[in-house]
Amino acid sequence: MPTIHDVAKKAGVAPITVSRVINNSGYVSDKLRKKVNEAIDELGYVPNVLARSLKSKRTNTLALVLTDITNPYFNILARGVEDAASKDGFTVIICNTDESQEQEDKYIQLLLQKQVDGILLVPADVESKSIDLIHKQDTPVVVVDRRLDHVKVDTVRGDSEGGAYTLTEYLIGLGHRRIVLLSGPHKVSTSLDRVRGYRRAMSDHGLDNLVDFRFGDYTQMSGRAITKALFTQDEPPTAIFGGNNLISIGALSALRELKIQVPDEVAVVSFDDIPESLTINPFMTVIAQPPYEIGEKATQILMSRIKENITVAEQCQDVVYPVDLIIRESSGCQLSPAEKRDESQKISGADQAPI
Amino acid sequence: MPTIHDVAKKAGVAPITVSRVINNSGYVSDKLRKKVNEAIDELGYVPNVLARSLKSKRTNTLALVLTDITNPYFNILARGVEDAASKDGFTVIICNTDESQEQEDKYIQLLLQKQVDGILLVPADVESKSIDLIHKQDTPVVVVDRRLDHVKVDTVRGDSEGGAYTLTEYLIGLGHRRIVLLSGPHKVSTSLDRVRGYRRAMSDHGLDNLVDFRFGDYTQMSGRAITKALFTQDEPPTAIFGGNNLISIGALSALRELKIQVPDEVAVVSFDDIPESLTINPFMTVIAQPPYEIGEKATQILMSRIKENITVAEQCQDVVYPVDLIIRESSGCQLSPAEKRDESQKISGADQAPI
DNA sequence: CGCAAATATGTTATCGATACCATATTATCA
DNA sequence: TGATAATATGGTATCGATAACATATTTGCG
Repeated sequence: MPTIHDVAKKAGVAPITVSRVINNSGYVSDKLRKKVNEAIDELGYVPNVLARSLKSKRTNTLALVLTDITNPYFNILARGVEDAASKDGFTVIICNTDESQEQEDKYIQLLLQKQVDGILLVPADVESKSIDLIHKQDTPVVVVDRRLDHVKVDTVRGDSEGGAYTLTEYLIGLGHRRIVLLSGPHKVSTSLDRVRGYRRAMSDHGLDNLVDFRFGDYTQMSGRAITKALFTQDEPPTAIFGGNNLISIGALSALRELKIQVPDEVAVVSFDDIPESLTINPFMTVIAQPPYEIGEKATQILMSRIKENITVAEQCQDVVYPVDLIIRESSGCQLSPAEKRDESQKISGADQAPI
Repeated sequence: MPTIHDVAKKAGVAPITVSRVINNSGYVSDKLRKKVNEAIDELGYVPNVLARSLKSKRTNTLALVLTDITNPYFNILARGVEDAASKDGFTVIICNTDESQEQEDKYIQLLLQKQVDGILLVPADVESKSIDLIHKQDTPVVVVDRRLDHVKVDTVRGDSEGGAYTLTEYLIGLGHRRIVLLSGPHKVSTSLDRVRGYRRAMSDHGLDNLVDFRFGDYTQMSGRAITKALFTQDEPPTAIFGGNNLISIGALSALRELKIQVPDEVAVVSFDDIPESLTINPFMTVIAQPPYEIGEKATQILMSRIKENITVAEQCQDVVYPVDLIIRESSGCQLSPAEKRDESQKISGADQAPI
C-alpha cells in the first residue's frame, strides 16, 4: 500500500506538498499539483486516516451502542443516526449488547480504545456505569431511547410514561378493566416508565386493585410465553398491553395459536409501531414513537458537543419526544360507553405519584 | 486523555514496560507489573488503538457494505457477520448504499482510508468496479448475497436461480399459467438470476409466451406500485412472484387495498422469508435463504483470507447456499391436478440456456 | 527601485504504541 | 566456578500524516 512518501518520491516533491494537495491547504503551484495528482492516480494512493487521526485527535467516527439492531425500532433509529452522521462526514460503528451490561462495558471499552469522537448509548440498565468510563476519557456521549438514573448526561427519548398512560386510559375508556401489561426487562428505563404510566392510569381510574404487569424481555418469545401463561389462568385479561412491538407480535401469535380472537375476545395494544414497509395489514393499535427522529436528534446533539468540545455537559438536555396514539383494529371498539363515563367521573383529581 | 507515557511516568518505568504489561508480552517482574496496573487504574488509562494499528498495520475492523440494513434479510445477515467477527475480536462498520453505485464507491474509498482489514460487499451492480479499488489496495474482500461479473473474487450467496426455478415450477404445478415476477433492479445479480430461474421454469413447461417480469426496486413501494398497475390491465395474473420479501409485502398490501383475495383470487409467493420474530401469522409461501449463515460464512472466509494474507485469491470460492421452499397459505392449493400432469409431461427434456 | 506581503516549497518534530536492539541482573548447569 | 541461558528493563527508531517553523521566490505598490 503506497504512502504519502511514495507519492512524494514519484512526484519529486516533499511529503508535505502531497499533504497540501490532498487537503487543499497551504500554497502549491499548479505545476506541482498536477504532478502530485498524477502520482496519486498512478499509485492508487489512499491516505491513511489512522495516521491522520493520531495527529489530529479526531477520527470522525461515532459509535452507536444499542441492544439489538434486529428490532425494527432500533433499526430505523440507526438509520436516523447514520444519515445525520454521514451528512457531517462521520462514520458510525454499531454494537449490539443484547441487553447485557457486561457486553455493553466491553464494547464501550473497545470503542474508547478506538478513539471514537462520540458515543450514542442505549443503556442496558438504568444504573449503567459504563457512562463513568466514557466520562473519564472525556468522550462526549448522548443517551438514546432510555434514561439513566443519577447521571448528568444528554438524553433523547420518547415519552414512555405519557404514552403508556394514554394507551392504558384509552383501553379503560373502551370499557376494559382487566388490562395486563407485558413489560420489558425490569432494569430498563422504558420498561419502568411504561409500567409507571400504566399504573398511574389505572390508579387515576380507581383500578389499583386490578394492576397487573409482568416483567420479561423485549422479545417476541417473551410476549408469546407470558401470553400463553396468562390464558391458562382463571380470569384472563380482556386487554393486553404489549410493552414493545416484538412483545406484542409474540402475544398476537400466541393468541392465534390459542384460537383466541383479536379484538373480539381480547384487545391487544402495543408500545411502538411496526414500520409500514414490513406490514401487510396495519392492524395493531399502538403508541408510535419517532425512532428516526430520535436517532437523528441524538446524533445532532452529539456532534455539536464534539464541535464545542464539551464532554461532560454542565447543562444537559433531556429531549422527550411526544408520542402518537394510532387507533387500529386490534383494540376493537368501545365495550360499554355508558359505564365508561361513570368510571372516569369517579376518580377525577387523583394525580398521585406512581411507583 | 492519559497516554502510555503518563502511565509510565506515574509508575516510574519506561513506556515499553507498560506496553509489555498491557499486552502480556516480554518479561516484567511482578513488582513492576503491579505498579503499572495501579497507575493504569488510577489514571483510567485506555490504550490508543490508532497508534497501535498504525504500527501493526492491523485495525481488527471489517466493513460490511450493504444496500439497506432496514431490510430484515440484510439485518439478520449483518447479525451473522457481527457475531462471527466479534468472536475473533473484529469490529464491524456497516454502510448503507441504498443501491447506489456512487454511494458504494464513496464508502469503499472511505473504508480503505480507514485501513479496514477486510470488506464484505453487497454490490449495487453486477458490473461494480469498486472491487478494483479494493484490490488495488490489497485489501481482502468477499462479495456477499450477490455475484459480480468478470471479476475473480470470493462470493457467498443463496441460490437465486435455483430458488426462482423451484418457486415458479411449484406455481406451475398448482396449475398457474399467468405468473408475473415482480423483480428487483435490473443491474443486480439476484434480480437477474431470479428472472433467469423463472424464465427457465416457464420455458421448461412450455410457457415461453406467458413469461412476464417487471424490473423495479427491492422495496415495498415498488411491489405495491407494480401490483396496482397489473390489476388495471386486461388479463391480470393468477399468481404473483415477489422478487424479495419487501416487494411481496407491497404486493400483498396493494391486493388488500384492491380487495382482491389471496390466495382465492391470486396466489402470492415470495423470494426471502420474513423473520419469525416479526410475523404474527406466517402466511406467505416463500423461498427462504439463510441470511445469518451467509453472513457468518462470508465473514469466516474473509477473516481467513486476512490471516493468510491473501488479498486477491487465485482460487476463489463461490459458495452458493441451497434454499428452502416453504409452503404456506398465500399460494393456495392446486388449481387442477389433472391438467398439471398433462402440462409437465409435454415439455420434459427442454433445458435450454435462459436469457 | 526597494521592500513588505504573498506565494511556494521544504525540514523537523510530533501524535501514541511498539519492534528491535542494547544492557543489566539472576538462574542454571557442565 | 565460569559460561550460558533466562529474566528484566530501557533507549531509539518507526508506522504515516501533518503542524510549526524555516527558507526561497515572486508579486505588488508607493
